[in-house]
Parts: sequence; structure tokens; C-alpha cells
Amino acid sequence: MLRLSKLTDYATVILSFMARDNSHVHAAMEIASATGIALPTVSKILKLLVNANVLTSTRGAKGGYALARAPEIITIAQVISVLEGPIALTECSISQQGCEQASGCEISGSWSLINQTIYNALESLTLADLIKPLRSRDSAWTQEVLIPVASLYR
Amino acid sequence: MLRLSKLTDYATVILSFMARDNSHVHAAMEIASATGIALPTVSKILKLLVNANVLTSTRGAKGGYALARAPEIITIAQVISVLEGPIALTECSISQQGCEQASGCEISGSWSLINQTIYNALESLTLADLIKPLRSRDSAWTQEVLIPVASLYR
DNA sequence: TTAAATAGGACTAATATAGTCCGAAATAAT
DNA sequence: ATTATTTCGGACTATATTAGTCCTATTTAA
Repeated sequence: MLRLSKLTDYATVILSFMARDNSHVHAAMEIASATGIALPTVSKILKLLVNANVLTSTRGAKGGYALARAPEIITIAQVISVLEGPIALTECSISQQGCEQASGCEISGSWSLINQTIYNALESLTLADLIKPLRSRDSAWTQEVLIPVASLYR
Repeated sequence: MLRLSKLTDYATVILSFMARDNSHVHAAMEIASATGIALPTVSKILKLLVNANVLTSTRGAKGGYALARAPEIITIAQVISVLEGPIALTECSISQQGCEQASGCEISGSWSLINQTIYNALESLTLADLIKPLRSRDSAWTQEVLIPVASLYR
């Protein structure tokens, strides 16, 4: 229903691995063998995450990658948008003409609402939450997630 | 970030058009010219929606398509799953071996939680909501959407 | 009998995703 | 200095998915 790309999935696995041991830098090679993801693919993802300032990198021998911030303030929404781009919903792909005839443009407003809601939910979940065992979470996610949709209209 | 296919977008436009005039059946041809979407594409989508029992069809001359239920009980989650399939999140695409090494499987639990939350949100929005003008909605969506995530753990 | 529709499915084309590879630049250790 | 290690940037290929079209059969009202 909701489809995230494999690369996004890989990214969360990689970031989770790094978050569990945030005390030193990790080389791409090390991450690849720890996660079982092929090295070139790991490299590609790490580069993307560096460019998006989710990770920092050190070049040269003994170099590697590290989290740019504490896991508690790296949100899942951030991670996803690095890999999938900021594309929120489908572009209004019907022609302007057809759109006017069907009043389709009113619907696009609804889609942005839906998207905003989902974004809010993902923004409230962090990398730290992801690495906690399921039964011992204490973030908003174990409580209730309150999405104030009405505020979008104000 | 969240990517819905074009067909899903088309489907919502088509269904919205039909919901606005639910008094008689609509031929594929009529829907195509009203929405501006090419006829073969419209046909394809309508067939999918019939198979999923979102629409009913009548064959033969004066035949056409109609909503199978009132717009108030056709949820957006239903519509999306018809077009995109029930795929909730990425399959655990790392090898079993890598997964154990990285304890990646704990993460997959988090993903299903994320997905459940999004599903709940989309399940609470109906086709009727979609065709209301933005400022005059009175469903749960204009109020607050409360997602009881904690209940998933009980 | 004919015209108007949907049904089913095969098929092609277009696009996006996944994954690989290479040469260059930086840095630590020797 | 030189070498080994490692990231950087980007090009490239292969694969998979999505979008879109088309054809033939079936159904039904006039």
C-alpha cells in the first residue's frame, strides 16, 4: 500500500547499526559485512546520507562514517526523504482541462492533507525509537500519536 | 516521500467524479471525457475497482459503472490498496544472515508499527471527505486524528 | 439483429530503481 | 615521500515496475 524503496529499507538498517555503536566511525566495508548489504550499495547510501547531513564522513585511512546528530533527533521522515526525495503525493496528472471539468483540483487539496498527516507521524519517530526493543519504548509512539489535522486549515 | 502511483491518483479523481453524481451509472467513455484521462486507462482502473468490489458494473447498452457503497463508507485505504496492492512496507530485503548480525529484524517490527499508523489514518478518511470543499469538512479529519499506537502492543 | 457497453488479458513502451564500477582526492601510517 | 586505506562524485548498466494501449469475447437494450 505504502511503498518504500529497498534503498530506504537498507538505509534504516545501516543507520540502526551505526546508532547502536555511535562511539567511533564505521568504514563502508565494515557496515557492508555487518549488515550483509553489498558494498557498492552501502557506499551509495552512505554518500547520500552524508550529502543530506544525516551522517558525517572522514576520508583517508581510518576514516569512515558517523551519525551527524544524536539518534534521538534524527527522524524517520528525514531519512525517508533523503532516499525517496521530497515527493509528497502524485502530481496532478490529469490535464488542466480535465481538471476543471471534474473539479479535480479540490481533491489535490485533500491529498496534501493526507500527506501532511503521514509526514507528521513519521516526523515524530526517531532513529532512537527504531533501535529500542518493541516493548520498552517510551516515546510518543508508545503513548498516543495525536495529529492535529484541523490546524492545517487555520 | 510517500509515493502513490499515477493510477491511484487517477482512481481518486474518477471515484470523486462518480461520488458527486451517484444517481446513475457512468460509462467509461463518459468518465474519460469528464476527467480528461485516456479511455483505455480509465477502463483499466474501472475494471480493477469492480474486481475489488468498490464499484459495480452493468454490461451492455446503457450499462456503466456505479459506486458499490455510499461514499461515506468507501475509505481511501481501500482505494489505495486496490491500485497498489496490500504491500505495507519493504520486505526485509537483507539476507537472513546479515539480519541476524545487525539485529535488523527488530527494526522490521518498527516498520510494521509505522505502517499500521499510516493505514489507520488512511482508513479514517473516506471518499465523501475527499469531495467536500476543504473548509467545510466535519469528519474526524477536521477535528483531530487520534492514532492509538500503544494499543498495538497490547 | 445491431449497437453500445463491460470483461479479460496480452502486449508494448516508458520510467524508475537497484546495483556496479571507475578514477580522483584525502589522510594516516610507514 | 610513498603507500595503503578510505571517501567522493558521477557515469553506467541491468532489472523491475508502471503506464498505457489494443484486441477479442460477452452481455444487454433497443
